[in-house]
Amino acid sequence: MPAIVRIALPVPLPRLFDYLPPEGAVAEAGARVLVPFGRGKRVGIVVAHAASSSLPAAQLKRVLRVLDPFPLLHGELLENLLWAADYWLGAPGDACVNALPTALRQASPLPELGMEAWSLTDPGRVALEDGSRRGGSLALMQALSDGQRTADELDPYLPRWREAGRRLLKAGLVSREQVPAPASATSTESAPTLHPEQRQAVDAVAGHMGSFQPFLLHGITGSGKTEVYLALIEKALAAGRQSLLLVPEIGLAPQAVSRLRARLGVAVDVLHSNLAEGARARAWLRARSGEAMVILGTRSAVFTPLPKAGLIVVDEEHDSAYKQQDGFRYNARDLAIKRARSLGVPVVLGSATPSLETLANVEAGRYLRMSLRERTGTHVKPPKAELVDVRGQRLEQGLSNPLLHALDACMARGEQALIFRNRRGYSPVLMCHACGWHAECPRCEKPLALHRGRGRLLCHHCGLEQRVPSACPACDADGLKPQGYGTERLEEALKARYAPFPVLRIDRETTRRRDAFENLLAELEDGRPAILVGTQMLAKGHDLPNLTLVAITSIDEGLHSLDFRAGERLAQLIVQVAGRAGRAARPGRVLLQTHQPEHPLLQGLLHRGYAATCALMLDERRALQLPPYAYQALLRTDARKRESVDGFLSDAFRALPMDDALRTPGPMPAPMPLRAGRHRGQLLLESDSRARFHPVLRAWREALAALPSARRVRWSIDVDPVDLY
DNA sequence: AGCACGCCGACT
DNA sequence: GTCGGCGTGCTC
Repeated sequence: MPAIVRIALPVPLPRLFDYLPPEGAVAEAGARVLVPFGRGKRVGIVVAHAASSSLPAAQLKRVLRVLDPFPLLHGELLENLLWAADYWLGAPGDACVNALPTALRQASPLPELGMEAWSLTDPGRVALEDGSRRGGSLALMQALSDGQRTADELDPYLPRWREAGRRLLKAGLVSREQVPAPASATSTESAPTLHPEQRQAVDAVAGHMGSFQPFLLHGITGSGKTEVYLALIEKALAAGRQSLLLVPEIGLAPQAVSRLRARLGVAVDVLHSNLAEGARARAWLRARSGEAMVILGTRSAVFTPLPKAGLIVVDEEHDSAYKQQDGFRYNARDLAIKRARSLGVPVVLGSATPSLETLANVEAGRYLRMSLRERTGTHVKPPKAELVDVRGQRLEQGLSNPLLHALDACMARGEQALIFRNRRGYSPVLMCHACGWHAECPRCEKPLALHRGRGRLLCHHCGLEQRVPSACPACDADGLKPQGYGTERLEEALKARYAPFPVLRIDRETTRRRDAFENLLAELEDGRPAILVGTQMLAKGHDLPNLTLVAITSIDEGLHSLDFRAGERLAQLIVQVAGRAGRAARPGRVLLQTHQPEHPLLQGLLHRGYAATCALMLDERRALQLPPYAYQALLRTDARKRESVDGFLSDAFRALPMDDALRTPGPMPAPMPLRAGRHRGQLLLESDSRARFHPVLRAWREALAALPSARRVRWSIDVDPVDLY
């Protein structure tokens, strides 16, 4: 037994903690252990063994016990967690905590992996015959009368059976046991014939099964990327290998799961943060045991153990949801690639609008590109976007005449339309017509948005809520007027103009309940004429075959943002949105309202397409020494007092090591200098050399932690930030 | 991050 | 006279 075990603990400190090994047990690397920490106890992960500690022996405590019969985070996963903590300048303990489902972060025993099954006991049978029970109890007993039923089987038929179950269990009339989960389901759907491009893509990846190779699957919307994933997952299954499929958000998961389940004939395990904790832990452990063969999940599913890995797929790889924006700021797409390398499996990055990072990797020959240019199931070409020049035009509720005419025609044809507006609420500003006063958030110094339905003023930056004043608080006049148009106001205007056609609003407000999004869209599946109004939320997901008109009310915000990625994002939004229209046999139209129809980005996108526009943007990035041709890290900081932020940032600037590969514009205010009552500032670093950047950053972090001014602020370093906010 | 300790304002 | 505000320091 080694003298010292080194343990990662759930604290945001970039170091490990040394302990004496447990009495009479072996603490293997990757095992969960319970240790004394501070004045309490914590669950930690054994990371390494060492012969000695740099601490005096008297300060070392002993591991209390090893929690599991086998190490949960073993081998490749543990190694890559430590690599990730190092790369994104996180804490090893934070990384390990992120990897484990919350239910496994506590010192409780592992949950049972089987399925819960209920049956009637002999006394139960007697009681049923006596007819001594009524209501829910009777219903449950009847359901169990012809044999054992699993919880999954009972759920859909007896919505509130668990109450009865608890009662009857206590009375000894029913019993509960664990039965092994069925090894396989049967597929109910057969694979469609792949078209030649899909076939080629499948063959290309299949040729690399069993070895590391990243692929970009660049397929326009509707070109059948999912069929390629399915065919590849089938190949992995046939070889007895696991597949991990990452999707950017939970909203996309349900459709994907039902499709996978129908097709693959194996259990598909789902891992995302909205899942009940027990279920999440079970899915994770089934992957750990190699029982779960297909795992689908969002960002954090990149930490799934894959003892029999065969394939990793990252769908919509350009989506910034793969970057965690707080705490441990890892990027799931990049970690997926790192894991694929360690596991020796191919990794497929799919998108209709690949990120510039990925395109640069293709250009450099590191990733292989596969293209799907044809839409399946239709001969209609994807719609071309059209610019609507709104300069000098009279707008009605922010909508131009050409747009309204297109809407009229769309409704007249009995089809569906979708209008994007990236402003929630009724109006972004509430202003006094008499004196010019406008409602402002005291904690952010930004205008408050009017939400008329809720009768409140809302700050979209910090969530502050206020009553709507009846008269101007500054001049007492009766002239408060909403300025500008949010989704709520557009909905109202469109309802007035297009009644009785239904107008559905899709934004954070209308989709707050869990299934609201699904339910709203389900209303449109029959294809009856309707107008959808909403925010970015609408850019992806559902196919609405009768949707033939898509409009973005203003794309100008994306054209003059300070963020160097704004152009890339706008191009992605436009192409994704265009993909919503005309997915069936009818042709679609895409209208973009703008004050800058001559803008080179728009002209490039419309006339030469996404790939060519990206090539231009990449040239620009290269010329300006920006990512992906340079590397960035952002020191973010905030504090109650402005002086604390300024003081810390100038100390941090002075603490920068000398390195001629390092560039920085120096301390600057954050794009929102005040948010939720806290002053914010930042310091951006760039380097041309990844290899030289990291040692510098690590040393700098040490230096920052030692600064007295660091204790008066909250600070964090974001490696490869995806937005500079 | 938690969780202690420690030293200055508005309340029974 | 106290309860409690969050600044400061530590966790093997």
